[in-house]
Amino acid sequence: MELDLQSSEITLESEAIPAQSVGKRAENREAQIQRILEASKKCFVRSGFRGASMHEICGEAGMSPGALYRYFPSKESIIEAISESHRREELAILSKMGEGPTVIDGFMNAIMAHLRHVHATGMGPLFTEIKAESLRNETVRSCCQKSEGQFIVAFADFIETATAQGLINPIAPNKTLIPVMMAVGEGIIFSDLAEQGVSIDDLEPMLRHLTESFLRPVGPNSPKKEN
Amino acid sequence: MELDLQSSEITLESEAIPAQSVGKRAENREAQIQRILEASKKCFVRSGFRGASMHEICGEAGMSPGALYRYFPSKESIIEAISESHRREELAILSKMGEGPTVIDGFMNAIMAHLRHVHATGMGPLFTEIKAESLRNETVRSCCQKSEGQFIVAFADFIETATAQGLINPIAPNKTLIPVMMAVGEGIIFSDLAEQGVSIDDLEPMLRHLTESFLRPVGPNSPKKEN
DNA sequence: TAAAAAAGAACGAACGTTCGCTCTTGCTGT
DNA sequence: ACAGCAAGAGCGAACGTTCGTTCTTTTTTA
Repeated sequence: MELDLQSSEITLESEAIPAQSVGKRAENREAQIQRILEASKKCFVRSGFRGASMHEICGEAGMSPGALYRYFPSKESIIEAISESHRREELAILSKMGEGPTVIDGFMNAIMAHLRHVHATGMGPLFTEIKAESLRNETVRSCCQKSEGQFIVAFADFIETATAQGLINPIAPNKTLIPVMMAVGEGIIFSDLAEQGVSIDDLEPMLRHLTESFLRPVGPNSPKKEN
Repeated sequence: MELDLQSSEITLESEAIPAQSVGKRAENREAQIQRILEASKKCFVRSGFRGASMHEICGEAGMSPGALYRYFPSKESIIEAISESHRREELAILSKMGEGPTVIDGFMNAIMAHLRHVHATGMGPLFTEIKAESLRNETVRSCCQKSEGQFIVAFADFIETATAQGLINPIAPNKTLIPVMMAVGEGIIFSDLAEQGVSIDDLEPMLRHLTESFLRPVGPNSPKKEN
C-alpha cells in the first residue's frame, strides 16, 4: 500500500524526534510556525481563505505582520501548509483501517474516528474551504489529488481483502465503485451531520448499514441483478 | 440588498409572469440582469466568489461598472441572486420526483437528471462555492436552509410513500435517515464524478443500488439485524 | 428632447507585503 | 561563569496595488 505517512518528516502525534542536537532556536521557530498555523485555521474557518486578512491572522496569532512574514513568505504559503497538514490528518484515517476484527470493522472505526475528530476540532468548514480552493489553486489541487490517490489505493486494498474474506461482493468494478464510495464519504464529512443535530452515535449503525448494504451481494429483495 | 428577483414564490420552471404590459424598457432590463448573472456565474466558477472582481465580471458581461451597478447594488447582491437561482434549479429535482412507474424510479430519474444538468452546464464548482459562502454569509445560508427544508419535506414524503407501497423498509427514523440521504446526495453532486471520468451511465445502476440497498429491508446476508 | 442607459475615470478603503528599526537571545572567548 | 555581541525575532508604520463602488459625462432610446 505504501502510504508514506510522514513523507515530509512529520511526527503524527508523538514527538519522535531524538531531541538533541536540535538547537533551541530551531525549536522555537517550529513552535511559532505551529502558532501561526493554528491561528490561521481559526481565521480561515471564521472568514474563509480569501476573506481572512493577514492582519486578522496576525491579531489571532498575537504577532505583527513583520514577525509573521519571517515564517511564511506569503498568505498562499500558509494556505498550502494548512492544506498539506489537513491531508496528513485525513491520511490518519487510513492508518486506522487495519484495526478491528474484520476489515469492515476497521473501515467503520476509521470513519467514525475521523468524524469525531472533525467535529471535536470544529474544522469541518476547513474541508469545504480547501475543496473550493483546490478548484483554483494548483498547489492545493495537487495536494488533494495526492491524498485522493492514496485513498483509492487503500480502498482498493480494502475491497480486495473484504471480497477475499467473503464479506462483500461488490456489484461493480473498482473503477466506478471507489469513486462512489469516496463521494459518499466526502458527503458525510462535508455535511458535518453532527453539527446539524444528528448524534454521532446514531450515525454509526446507519453508516455501517450503508457500507455493508452497498458492498454486500445483491440480496433477494433487489428488483433485478444489475451484474 | 433584498433584490427580490421575483420573490420566493418559486415558479419551478415556467415563467409565470403574465407577460403583457411589460414595456420594452422592463424587458431589456430583465435581459441585462440575466446577462450579468450568466457572466457572474462564469467568473465565479473561474475565480470564486471572493476571487472574482467586479471588473472581471464587467469584462465578461461586456459592460462598464457604471452600467452594471444600475442593475445590482453590490457584489454581494449578485452572489445572493446566484445562490437563489441555484436553489431554484435544485428544487427542479423535486418536481421530477413524481415521474416514473415507482417512487424509486422517480427518485432516480430526478437525481440522474440533475447530475446530467450540473455536468452539462459545468456549474459543479458553483455548488462548492455556495456551500463555502453559506458558512459565512447569513443571506446565502438562509437561502440554503430554505432549500434544505424543502428537500427534507420531499424526502419524508418519498419515504412515506415508498414504505406504504412496500418498496422500502428503512432501518432508522427519518430524523437520522434523511440527513444521511441528503449528505450522500450532496457528496455525489459535489464530487462531480462525471468530471473525474466516471461515466454517468455507469453511475446510474450504481446509485440505484445504493438507494435501494440503503432503504430496503435488511436482507438475510446482513450480519445482524440493526433494528 | 427629456429621460434612461452606458461609459470609464476616479475614489477611498483595505489588502498583502516590505522596510527600517528596536529588542531579545544564545553562542562565544575569556 | 559571565560579559559582549552578532544575528535572530519582533514591531508597526507605510508601500504599492487592487478592490468595490461612485460620479460625471456622453450616448442611446422612446
